[in-house]
Amino acid sequence: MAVTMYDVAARAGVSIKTVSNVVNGYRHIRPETKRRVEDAIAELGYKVNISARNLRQGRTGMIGLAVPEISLPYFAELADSVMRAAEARGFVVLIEQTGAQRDRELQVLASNHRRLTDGLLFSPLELDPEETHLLDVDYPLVLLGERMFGGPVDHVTMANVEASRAATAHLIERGCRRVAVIGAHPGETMGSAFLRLDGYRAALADAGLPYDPALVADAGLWHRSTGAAAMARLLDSGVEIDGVFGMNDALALGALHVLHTRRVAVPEEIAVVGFDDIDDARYSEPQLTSIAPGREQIARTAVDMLLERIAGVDVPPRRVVADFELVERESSAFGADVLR
Amino acid sequence: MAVTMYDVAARAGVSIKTVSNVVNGYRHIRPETKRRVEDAIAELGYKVNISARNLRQGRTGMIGLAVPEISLPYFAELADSVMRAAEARGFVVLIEQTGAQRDRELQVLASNHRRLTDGLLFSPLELDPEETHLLDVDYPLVLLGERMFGGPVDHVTMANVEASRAATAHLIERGCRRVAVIGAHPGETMGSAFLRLDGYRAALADAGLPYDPALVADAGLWHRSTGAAAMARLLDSGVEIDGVFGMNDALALGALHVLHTRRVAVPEEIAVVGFDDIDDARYSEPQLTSIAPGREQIARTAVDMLLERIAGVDVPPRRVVADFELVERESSAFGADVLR
DNA sequence: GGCAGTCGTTACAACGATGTAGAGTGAACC
DNA sequence: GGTTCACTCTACATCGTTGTAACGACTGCC
Repeated sequence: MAVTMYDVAARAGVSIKTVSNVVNGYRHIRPETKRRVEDAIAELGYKVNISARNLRQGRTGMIGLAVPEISLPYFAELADSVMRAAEARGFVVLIEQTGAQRDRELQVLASNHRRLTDGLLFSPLELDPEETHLLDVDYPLVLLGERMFGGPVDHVTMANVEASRAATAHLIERGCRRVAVIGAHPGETMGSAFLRLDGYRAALADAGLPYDPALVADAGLWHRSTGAAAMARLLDSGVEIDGVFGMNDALALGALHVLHTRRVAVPEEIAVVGFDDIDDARYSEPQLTSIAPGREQIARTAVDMLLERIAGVDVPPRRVVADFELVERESSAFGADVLR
Repeated sequence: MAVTMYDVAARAGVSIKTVSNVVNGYRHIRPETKRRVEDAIAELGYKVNISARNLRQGRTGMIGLAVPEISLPYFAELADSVMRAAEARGFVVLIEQTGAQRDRELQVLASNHRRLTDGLLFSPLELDPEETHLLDVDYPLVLLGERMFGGPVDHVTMANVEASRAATAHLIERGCRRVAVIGAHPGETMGSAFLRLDGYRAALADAGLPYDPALVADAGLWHRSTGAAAMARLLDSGVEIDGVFGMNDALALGALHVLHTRRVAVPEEIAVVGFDDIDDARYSEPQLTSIAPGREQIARTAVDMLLERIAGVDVPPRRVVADFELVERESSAFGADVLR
């Protein structure tokens, strides 16, 4: 059937180990021998059997990336960054979706695919922050995102609290006094929702503004639709609002949609800030001010950490917080410079 | 190091082949034996070594999916659908990005990863329609998208011409007489851009309307930004326009953005229709009328075809055209029902 | 000229699973 | 009562590669 090293070796008149050596770039080979082997490889169209190599080496050259949903823009862009970073280091990425379902997250951790990958980048949404024992696995693991940061594993995270604080402070500096926030997960004491709410409250406190629960809108899934629904609820409640902090861009874009529909001027009547700086933020109407959470840096750092673990580096669990940046656009601009 | 079948066999007091039989659900095993093996597996935490199984069986249980860019919404949603379809059939998907670069597309076809997957779903953008010989590969291959449909392989495609015709006809029915189209690739004689332009022209002809090249806007990459730029060019050109057909939703959404900025009423002054029905189409302002191209059906069909090829089905190349649907929303509605 | 060290190559075992062939039971059949 | 058959299990070879050990040839050095 398929061409193997034996075929190449026979054709080139050398041993299979020499073929292997050529394929793997072993130094000490006579140029003449190398040429003969390479010719034979080309003539026969030989390709290394990766399964055999994997078995022999005990590695697969693949890493897993488990995210809630690949079609959520943030995770699509994260996956993109991770794939590029991994590829640059000679690794392939196997993407898995958890659908933000607890049982699927558990499955991902224990699945057979773990024997197929050398390690896992895992962005959990539903696992309980206290279940850190679940993360005590026998393969290299690096966490992404905000949950369970007390766990026994490496963790790459964004500066949720600080960035939310900066986003909220930005609105306050622009003159907002009644800043609503969309995306809260009531009852949680960890995770992005909790942390971003924390940053929001900190900014209010910094400015000496009161915290008003009526300005906090829940949203389980962080989609445009839930953001739109939350914004509608806020408006219908009659509470006074002059600024909105969306815990992610999808929520904020959903909110923008409702504000537009209801003929509320943005940013004049209500200014809006999002979080994630997805590509769409540049193309909304008005363009959305957002927090760029350092996605490239997160991807690179996480891949590097994972590959270090795979290589056997044995140091205590590390935690990296990526740099963020507030990207100011129209949705929070004030005055004559609002529209070009 | 890792637990192998030998360890399990020793513990259960059976041969490794019996362990293998239990793991693989072989029928003729005494319940007592089966229990002992399963207990041993549980106690030792044994997991099958997939690399070894792959080597022995000559299959990997993985299929490749090569798309231009995972962060383009259409492809993110397609990847989602493909992963679900594959998973339901016991396969894992390995995603690769070509970045819509010709050399990367060639690479994907010849890459070592092909020995890692049992087959490939390939959505080419840049390969020349005449280079069908490039697709004469020695592994199962199913094409997605519109290019190279004369090739020697299975192909799953959307009804580009018919759907574009329907989209354009929809605008004409709504009263448009000067329908612009955004996304053309001048010089091409195949591919989505060519086909969708074809459908556009067919609809004009059906309605007895003239084809005016001044209404055709080129856009290499189908992004929001290029759609916005093309719309701006159309408006600046001074040509009369009362309808816009965006060859995909990103282009149409970019166009909407510009129309909004320029204070052009949609749909009253210019009606807009997109193509792909991505999630965002529901959340734009106004909501975007679009063509739903049958993504789920495409994913399911393509995966099924590929798995058939992998299983060895030997029939002539097949071509499947998915069903489409026009989803009417605000951007092409007329009259009092425009806004809720 | 002898010794050490490098170079180029080879033979062989090993990675961990599964396919094949067949051995040993016991039940069913004529 | 012997033959057949189904059942249960085992021994062994095998998938295609790479790591290890080792061998002969050559170089450089004293």
